[in-house]
Amino acid sequence: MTDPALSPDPTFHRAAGIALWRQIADFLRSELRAGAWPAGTALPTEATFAHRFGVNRHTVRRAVAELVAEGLVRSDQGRGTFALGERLAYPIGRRTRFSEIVGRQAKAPGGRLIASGLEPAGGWQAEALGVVPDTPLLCLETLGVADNVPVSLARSWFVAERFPRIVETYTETGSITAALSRLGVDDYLRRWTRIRARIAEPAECERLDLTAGATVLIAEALNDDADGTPLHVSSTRFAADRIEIVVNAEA
Amino acid sequence: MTDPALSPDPTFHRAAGIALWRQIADFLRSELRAGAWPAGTALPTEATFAHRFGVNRHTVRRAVAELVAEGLVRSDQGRGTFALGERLAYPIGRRTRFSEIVGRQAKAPGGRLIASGLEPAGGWQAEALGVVPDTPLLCLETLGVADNVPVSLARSWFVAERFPRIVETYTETGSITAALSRLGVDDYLRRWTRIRARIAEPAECERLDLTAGATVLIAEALNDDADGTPLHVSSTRFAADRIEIVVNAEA
DNA sequence: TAGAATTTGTACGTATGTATC
DNA sequence: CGATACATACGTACAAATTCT
Repeated sequence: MTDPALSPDPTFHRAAGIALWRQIADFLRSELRAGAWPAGTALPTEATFAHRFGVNRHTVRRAVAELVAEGLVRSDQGRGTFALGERLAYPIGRRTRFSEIVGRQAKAPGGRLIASGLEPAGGWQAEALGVVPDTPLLCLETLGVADNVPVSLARSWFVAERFPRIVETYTETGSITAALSRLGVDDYLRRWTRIRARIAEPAECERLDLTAGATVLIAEALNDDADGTPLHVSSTRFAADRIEIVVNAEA
Repeated sequence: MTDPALSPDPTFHRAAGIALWRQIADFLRSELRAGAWPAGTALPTEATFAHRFGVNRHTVRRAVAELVAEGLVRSDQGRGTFALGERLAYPIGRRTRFSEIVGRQAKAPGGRLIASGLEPAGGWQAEALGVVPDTPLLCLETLGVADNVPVSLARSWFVAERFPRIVETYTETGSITAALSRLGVDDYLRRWTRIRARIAEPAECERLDLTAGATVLIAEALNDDADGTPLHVSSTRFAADRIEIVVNAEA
């Protein structure tokens, strides 16, 4: 029943205007960095911490929520709270393709179609694709998986008139690159990528198997063909505690 | 005293296994997107929402915390909760420089030295700079400001032996580019950038004027000179609700 | 300028729900 | 099925920051 914390249990008081939960979060963060709980191992329970630190369980919960949000730990209802490890690299360049990317670091990368549909181009999609607003677009929502862990949730939009069979072709091939290739597009390049970050919405948490409060990196991108004609736009949400985006200079 | 919500107050019940606070967050998110509260305007108080929705104030707080984390609103103790607006673009390319960047969209960009010191190269800094671990590095911590709003908090590391006077020169010029230029480096290029995201730590919240629970985008980068010799590495934290990173392809 | 009112932040307590072991 | 552990939701009280009087 001894636990692997490196330091003796400290006591916390509301001193110097620092909230108790912050002091506790700071303490746990430094313990995690010092290796008190290696990746994958379980931290003591909330109740245990509450007792050892002499605070209410809610105060511990607030501190743990902070660490979840920082991507250091993950909480699973009914199981416990677990330390997380390093992130996978997701390189972005002119020739970014999901399948080739994660494939070098993880086994069994793959895409799964979650939903698809026809929707009118709105706002930035129309502008990026160079079509008038409300032009019919085919939208594919796909889940990227590496080593059986979901890492990305992407929405891709194509001009329906140009790629009327993109959904069926994606379903058959399981890859945007392969689908486009079969539809006569041998090569495409990424024109630009916009990267944002925010906390995951509930629907994203479910798909990406994230706990509430986790962060998503959002990459919106425009891809065009060799002639510079816009091909498709996409908005990909990554689990920020599993992925980092890498931008390499290309000579 | 009428408020500008577009929809009538809904009532929430713990149905279909969806937590009350999630339903409330979903509702407020859609109202925000529909323009119920334009950027800069105040939302009704927590107590008001609690009364109107027929729930406890803490339940409203949990929902609002979610929106804060998503970068949609910001809460200020003693003042209220305010809707946020669009993000500034921060382009990344071979020739990324802070001063030129924000300058095109916002007035009065500038850098301020917050701290500096000598520290041994550790881990990724040593690897990136191509020096042995524990090589003495000079570290500058700087705050990037646009329109009097802090947008970035950067740490830059230089090999101390090569740039012994980088701190003084930065203090005089207020810019890394200008300081390097005065030290004989006319040009430098960005070799790579790694982008992560997580919730801001307390110290970052204070510097970047963020509320607890806000998200930071973290860009770690290596810059080298025309010969390909590593010049300096940096780790920049951006307020994710004020900035988006843009990666443009360069022909 | 002092103080009251307002509004968000912290911390506690209690009870119950839900998922896992 | 029971025990464990995290999740939700209520209540209460006070602290801290801001704004109004």
